[in-house]
Amino acid sequence: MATPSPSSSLAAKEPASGSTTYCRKQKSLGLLCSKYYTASIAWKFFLSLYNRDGVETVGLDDAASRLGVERRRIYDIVNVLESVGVRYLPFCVLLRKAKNTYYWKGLGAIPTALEQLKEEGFTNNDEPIDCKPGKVEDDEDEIFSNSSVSFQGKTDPDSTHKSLGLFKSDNRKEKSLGLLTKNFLKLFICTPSETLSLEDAAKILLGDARNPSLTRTKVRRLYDIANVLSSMNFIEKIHHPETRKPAFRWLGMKSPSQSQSQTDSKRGLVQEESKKRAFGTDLTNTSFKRTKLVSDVGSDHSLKPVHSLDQSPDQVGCKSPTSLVDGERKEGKKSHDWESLALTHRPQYHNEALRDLFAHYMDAWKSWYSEVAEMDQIQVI
DNA sequence: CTGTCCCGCCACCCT
DNA sequence: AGGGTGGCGGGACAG
Repeated sequence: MATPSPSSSLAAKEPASGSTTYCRKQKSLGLLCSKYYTASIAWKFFLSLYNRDGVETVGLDDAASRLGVERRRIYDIVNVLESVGVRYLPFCVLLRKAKNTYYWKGLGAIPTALEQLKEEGFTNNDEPIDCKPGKVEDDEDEIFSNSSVSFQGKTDPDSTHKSLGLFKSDNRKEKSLGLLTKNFLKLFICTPSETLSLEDAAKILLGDARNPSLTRTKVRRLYDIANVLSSMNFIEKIHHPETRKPAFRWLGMKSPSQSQSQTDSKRGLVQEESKKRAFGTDLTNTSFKRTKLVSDVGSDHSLKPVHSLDQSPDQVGCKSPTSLVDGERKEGKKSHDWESLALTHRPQYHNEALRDLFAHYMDAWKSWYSEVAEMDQIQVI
């Protein structure tokens, strides 16, 4: 498999030196920066590392060390990716091979998997398309309801929960991030509502809209999932024009150029420009309190970007990878000259690790973009 | 105050 | 029994 160069690997996160009790203020700037590369974006580097020709397996320890995140975070990524798709051949993205090891099957199975999920949602029939060879899970045993009542635009969480035949969540296994991902996808695929707030989604998925504590926990998990799905272009963050409440809108497997061409203004939807802890922005916009706290202790200037600490990347014409790619996507430019784009907009990080990181991020996007474009062509045919 | 999500404890599961 | 998995919720931080 393609092996990233050592310099491209993120430094493995280390515990606070000489301290048994956790204290963020004692973290070095370097450690703090690496912290920002955790769960919400780790999957992107995961893709950049593994979504390549010739990659057949994924080792959890290997992934954790290369991404510079804890093993625990890799489980989250794996669980979501494993469920975006069907956990048996050939409709899977990731398939457990053995302890610590997964088969990497690629993103090509996603359209089929979504179709099947849609079918399940409408028929409440979770019988897999093909559950014979390679089947490793028994999801069909976990069907919450076999009611044949199809979704009819209900907004009541309980009835929506039942009508979609969502997987029940009674025991540990059934509360998995994977099943939650599937059910979350179902909500978008099988209901008329194009947008959905995570709180509403949590209530529906819980089937119990009256427990604030459970809902809050479920919302936390949905954030984990939504981060992955939105970055994969399945959904996008928006704000409701009236309530300003955050929500997510389903994009499906649209190509980058298609995803934004829809009439946002007609719908009155306000697309969210993610500013929080986003790759590139958080790293370079070091005006955050967290960073200031640390820089007070003793800043490592080699990690600073060229621009002012109090300026966001965009303010100084230094687009984050996210805003760069999103911007191009919004303009519907399908034929990217990635190399020139990268040269033109590349942030001028002083820190070599950050440059490498950016390069990896661009690679991941190239790969993902071309894959989506290919699938589009296939669908057109 | 709400929204977001980092973080790691620890229960459960599998070998 | 011991290590791998991953549910879970406290709490930090941004807006």
